Amino acid sequence: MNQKDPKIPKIAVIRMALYAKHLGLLDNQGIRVVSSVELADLCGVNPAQIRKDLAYFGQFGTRGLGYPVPELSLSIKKILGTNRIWHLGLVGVGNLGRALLRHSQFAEQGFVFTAAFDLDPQVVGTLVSGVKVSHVDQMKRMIRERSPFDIGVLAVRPEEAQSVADRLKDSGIRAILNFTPMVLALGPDVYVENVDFTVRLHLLCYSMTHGSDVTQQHPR
Amino acid sequence: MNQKDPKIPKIAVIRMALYAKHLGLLDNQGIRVVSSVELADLCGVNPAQIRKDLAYFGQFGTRGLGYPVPELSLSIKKILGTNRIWHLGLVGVGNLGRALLRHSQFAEQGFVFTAAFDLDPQVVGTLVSGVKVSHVDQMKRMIRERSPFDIGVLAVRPEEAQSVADRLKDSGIRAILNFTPMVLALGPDVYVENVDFTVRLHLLCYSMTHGSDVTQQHPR
DNA sequence: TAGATTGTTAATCGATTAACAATC
DNA sequence: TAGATTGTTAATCGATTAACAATC
Repeated sequence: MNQKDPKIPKIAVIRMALYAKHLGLLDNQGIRVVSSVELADLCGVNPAQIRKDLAYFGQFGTRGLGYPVPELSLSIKKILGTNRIWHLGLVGVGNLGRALLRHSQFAEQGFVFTAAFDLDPQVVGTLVSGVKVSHVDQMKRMIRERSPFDIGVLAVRPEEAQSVADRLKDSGIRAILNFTPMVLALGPDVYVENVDFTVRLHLLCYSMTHGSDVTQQHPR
Repeated sequence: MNQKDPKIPKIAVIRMALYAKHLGLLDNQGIRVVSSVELADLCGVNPAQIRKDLAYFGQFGTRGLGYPVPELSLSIKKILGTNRIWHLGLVGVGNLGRALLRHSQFAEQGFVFTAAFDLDPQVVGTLVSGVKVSHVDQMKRMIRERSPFDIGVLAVRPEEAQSVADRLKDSGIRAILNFTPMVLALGPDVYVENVDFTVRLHLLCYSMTHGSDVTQQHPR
C-alpha cells in the first residue's frame, strides 16, 4: 500500500478528526467563517498547528478572512473518508458486542452495523438492535457473496481472536477494529486498530500514584 | 499536583505498561533474565528506547547480564501503581455499562468494580455481575461514608456526563474513565481519560481511503 | 581476563511553534 | 489602502536512536 504525499504524521490525521468535530458544531450554530485562532481555541491546540495540518492536504482558507465553515467541514470529511456511510460487521455478540450494536454514537457518525456473527446457537438467529445474528461459519460465504460490510469489529474471546481475524482477512476484509487484548498477526494488507480500555486505566493509576498528570483531556 | 522528576514523557509511561505486559508473559514462562534487545523484539520497539525509558525511573539491570524478569516486572507495576487492587465505580448501567461490569479483562488486571449507579428504577436494586446497582442520588453519600472506589467509570448519556462528573468530583473522586463523547470541564484536580471508539474508526477510514497506513498495531 | 550488556551522553530525527511575506 | 489572516519557512523543542564508556 503506497504512502501518500511527503509523509503525513498520523497525529495530524487524528487531529483532523478533532477539527471535523468542532467544525460540525460551528456549522450547526450557523457560523459561516472561522479563523485558525478561533478554531484552535475550541480544539485546545496551537493555531499554527491547524494551519500546518491543513497545509498537508491543500489550501482551504482565504488570507485576511479565515476558513469557510461548511466547505472546510466537508473537505476534512472527504480527506478522512467519512463523507459516506461505512458498514460494520460485528463478530462476537457477547456483552461488549451487544453494547456496540446498540451504541448510538456509531450511527450518528455514519458507521452502521449491517451484520453480526456468533457461534452460540442461543444467539444465532436472534435480532439485536435491528441486526440479525448469523452463525460465524456463514461469515465467509456471506461476505464473499454480498460484501455486506467494510470494517470488521472484533469482540470475541481472546482465544478466538486470531482465527476469526484470519477468516475476515481471507474473506476480503481490509480493516479491523479489535476490542480483544490480542495482538493480531495479519500482515500489511489489513489495517488494525486496537482498543484497549485497560491502558487508559494504567495511566490513571500512574497519575494518581505519582500526582503527575500523564492523561490527556482530548480524545486520541 | 507536583510534576515528578525532570519531566517524564507520557508516551514513556504508556510504554511501561507494554513492557509490564510482556515481562508478565516471560515470567509465566519461567524465564528469569531478559536483555533490552530481547524485550525490545517482543514489544516491537528499539532496545535503546527501553533502556532510556527505564532510566527515567532508576537502575534495574546488571551490565553484561540483562534484567531480572520477576524483579523488573514488579518494579514496573510499582511505578505504574498497578501492584495493588484498584476499585472502580460505574455510573450508568446501560448497554455499555453492563458490558464493562462483565468485562473480565478488568479484574484480571486488578481493576474491580465495587459499586454501580443508575437512575432507572427498573435497574436500581438489581445485581449485575455481582455488583448491586444503587440510585445515583445515593452516590455522593455512599462515596463519602464508605469511599468504596478510587476511579469513576462514566457510561451515562452525553447529556448527563458533566453533571455526574461534577458530582463525582464533589464526592472526592480524583480519576475518571470517560466513555461519553463529552469533554469534561473539571479542572486540574481530577484526572480524566477519554475513551472514544469512533476516533479509531476514523483512522481506519483514512487508511482505507488513501491506502496509507496511519494505524498502529500496538495498543495505546 | 574477554565478552556481553547496561546506563548515559551525543547525534539524529521529527514534530511543534514562531515569524512573516503573500494576499484577501 | 489598511487591517487581518492565511500559507509557508525558519527556529525551537522534544523524543528517538546511535554510540560508547562503565562494569558485571
